[in-house]
Amino acid sequence: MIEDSIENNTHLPLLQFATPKVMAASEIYIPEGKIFKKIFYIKKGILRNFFVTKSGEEKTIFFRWEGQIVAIPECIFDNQPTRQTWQALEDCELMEIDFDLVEKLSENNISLIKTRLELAQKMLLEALKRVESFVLDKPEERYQKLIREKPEIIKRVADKHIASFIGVTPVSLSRIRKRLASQKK
Amino acid sequence: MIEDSIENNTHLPLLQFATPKVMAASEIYIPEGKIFKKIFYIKKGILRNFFVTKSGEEKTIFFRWEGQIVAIPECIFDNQPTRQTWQALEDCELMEIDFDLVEKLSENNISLIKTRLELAQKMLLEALKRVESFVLDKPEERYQKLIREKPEIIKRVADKHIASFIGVTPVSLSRIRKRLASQKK
DNA sequence: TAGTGAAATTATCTTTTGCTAATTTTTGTC
DNA sequence: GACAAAAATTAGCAAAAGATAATTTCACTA
Repeated sequence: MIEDSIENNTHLPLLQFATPKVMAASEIYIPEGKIFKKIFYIKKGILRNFFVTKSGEEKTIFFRWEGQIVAIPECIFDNQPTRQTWQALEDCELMEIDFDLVEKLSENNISLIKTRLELAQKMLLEALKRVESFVLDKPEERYQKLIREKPEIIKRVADKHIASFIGVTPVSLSRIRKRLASQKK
Repeated sequence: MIEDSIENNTHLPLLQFATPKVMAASEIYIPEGKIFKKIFYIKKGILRNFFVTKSGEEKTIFFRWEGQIVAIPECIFDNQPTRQTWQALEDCELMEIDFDLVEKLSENNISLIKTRLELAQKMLLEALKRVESFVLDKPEERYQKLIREKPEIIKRVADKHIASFIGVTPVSLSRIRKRLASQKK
């Protein structure tokens, strides 16, 4: 666990140090500018993180859902304030773990470090796949892949968030959907 | 070191187990389909990795240059054959290290695992920044950021490779360059 | 230095996206 | 179930990107 997220069960021993946290849908969990030195496990619900552009638009970068571990990389790795906002998209149940504690426990616990390494690697693979898709695929293909690979998740999330996730405007995603629907006929 | 790349000097002890490898510009280093279970340190030169699309186009995903450690994530993490090709863009000097050896040395060496974790984290930050830029910026802005942040590197690489790195065609990059040049006047 | 092949630019045309605003649909709440 | 607010769709137009091909520039080598 720890790096940023990704399903993984080998971290469960850490949960004994966790504090439960409940959030209602649409609540802001972590505001921009905070140095958030906790990691959290999502027991239930979906969250998104987004940037606010100069013109005030919210651009969603990631979704995280039940079973995943999340950390804010810039806070955890670099002790920097986050430039992103985290928001619950559904009622959520989280388990928070203080990251300084994780660091301390990792000090001489090789299996914990290995678990962290594994998670970092998984997250890296995920991020690289995403980069790949931006280079290789058109927005339309990215949307189709998303439908294919994460159907349950995208059903639970508003299209406008999906749109920025694949790098287009909501209007453009709507046109993509229309094109795809007409092609099927 | 180990996960995929990124400048880092704490790995240097591992270099005692490394084998030198020299390559001429344009040589293919790692062909698609290979399970490449080595990591390598770049002493000199630049390499790129690319995918070949169904229509035969080469799409460059990454550049790696002197001072960086590289590994093929799908080979190292998942023991899968790589879908990418690695090619030297300049005459290169590499130092190769067998990954099974790294695994063995890591077994009970907490500082080596920590080094691997650090590198994985750095690479993750890099990949996430890239994702961010695809979501937040237009191709033109990605190109400008690249010029700003990696001027020495992009001077050494052909524009057509830069183009796919930022997610556009070479023709489109050429138009972007023209637009930017005319705006400066 | 002349010649060759690759890379970059330009041109033309089509497709897609962005932007803005209007309209329709959906969602949530009283 | 009615109403209000948000989300999604649609429309119209401008800007940017893709595809293809022709032309110019650049780089390497004989």
